[in-house]
Amino acid sequence: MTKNTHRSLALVWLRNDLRIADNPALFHACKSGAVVLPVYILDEHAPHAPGAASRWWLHHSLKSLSEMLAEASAPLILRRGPSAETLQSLIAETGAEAVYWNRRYYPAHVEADKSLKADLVAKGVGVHSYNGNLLREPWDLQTKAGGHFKVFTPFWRALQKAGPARDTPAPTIQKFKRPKQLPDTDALADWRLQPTAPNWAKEIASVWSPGEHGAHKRLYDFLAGAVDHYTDGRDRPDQDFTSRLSPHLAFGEISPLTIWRETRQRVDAGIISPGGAEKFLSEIAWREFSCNLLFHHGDLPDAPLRKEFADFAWRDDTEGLRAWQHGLTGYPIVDAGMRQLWRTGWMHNRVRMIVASFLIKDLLVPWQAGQSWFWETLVDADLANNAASWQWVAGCGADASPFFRIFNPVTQGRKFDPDGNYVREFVTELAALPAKYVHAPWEAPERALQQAGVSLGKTYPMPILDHGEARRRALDRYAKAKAG
DNA sequence: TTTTGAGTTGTTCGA
DNA sequence: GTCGAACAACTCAAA
Repeated sequence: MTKNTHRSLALVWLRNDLRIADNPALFHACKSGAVVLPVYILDEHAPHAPGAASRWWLHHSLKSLSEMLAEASAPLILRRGPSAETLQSLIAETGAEAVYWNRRYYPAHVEADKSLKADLVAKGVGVHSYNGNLLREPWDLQTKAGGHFKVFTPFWRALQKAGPARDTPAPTIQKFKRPKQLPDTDALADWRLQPTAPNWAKEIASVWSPGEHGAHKRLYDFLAGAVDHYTDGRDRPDQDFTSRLSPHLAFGEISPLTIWRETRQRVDAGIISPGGAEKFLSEIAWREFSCNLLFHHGDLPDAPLRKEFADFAWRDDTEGLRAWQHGLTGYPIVDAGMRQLWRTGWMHNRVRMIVASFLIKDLLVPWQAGQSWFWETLVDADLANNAASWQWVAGCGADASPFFRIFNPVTQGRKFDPDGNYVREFVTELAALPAKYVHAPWEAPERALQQAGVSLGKTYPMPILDHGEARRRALDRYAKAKAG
């Protein structure tokens, strides 16, 4: 193609920031006066490329983004291949004079972006990067001693005190200057991000609306009601008091600054109560905290932060892992969670802790195996959150739950799903069982089981292990690990 | 430098 | 049924 000679051309390299609103890279590229060309590059062979559920989401998010850009008369160029090389060749093709992006924080990404920037600058291409994805970047908040925070509460206090790095969101561009000639773009369908045979994403599609509009609707709906019940309600998987913004945040369809401001504005206006709102924002801060940890510990997804766990005697239990993955452990709350994940691409936070505790401490399977499964099946899979959270449950992370804190799946079920409705929704075999027995069907009298059409070991598994014994075994191994 | 207080989300046991 | 202690000390952050 011929180069855009009249006006300089700027590429905006979109990554985990698939939005138009409050997108500093996109805004500043437009503001520079250049003709702007947004581009997304799918690098399927990069480490930590999106898992299956994320690929489904990505498809719809890109579709939504390209429609929104089209409304503002901007294209979205899609390319597939190794990120840096693909971007470089697009620059060569188009004669772009500048590239804009929002920064990433995983050390491998930081390095990649840094070396790409050096290459481009050496060729005379301008590179402009921004903070679009965090309230405060990892180097922005420090302890008084100058280090990074390793405990959440002081981090959260520092973040509250400092506030977001930017006062106002980047303005949304309503009308783009369209390049006279466009470079080739892949067809989204050719990327085959969606499952076909079988199409396992039907239920996922029925509960989620990927894209910027869906993200804002989630936020507004949440702030219009559930947020006032968030402090306690967030622990109830049978109810709907969480924001469900996680996948939207993972793909950058909404910025944390937007969430922060919209929430705070409603508190200041007296529309919502400060209690639930602060608790909600503290969860947004956990996302930042995890991102900080990953920035400072590039091996967070691979190796335990606390070194006494390096030689922990994990079990190699293929069968146990399989039962866990498929929701066939015989512990209803665990199975419900794993099936919710499989069916909807998401799991309630309380249940994530329960299933993770079960895999790590009852089955003694390494936390990395759980991390991998979540990476593949979660629509909100995020490298930092996933790694930090699995390490947190395992007791080997920063500010982690102590290892001896081992969730009892029956106690947790009865406490947080008191009527058993969450279990019944996802473990349909137990749908007719009374609340009294639904979290521990093996305790039910034979008559009750018969009436509910449950035959343990046939229609629903017997527990694959005894929690009491498993707990003692875990504590014993932990004691040995510590003794070194 | 040393001291001090604090640290997301639990469970079990025995008095 | 309820309550405190044990689980395990350790690391972090600030004064």
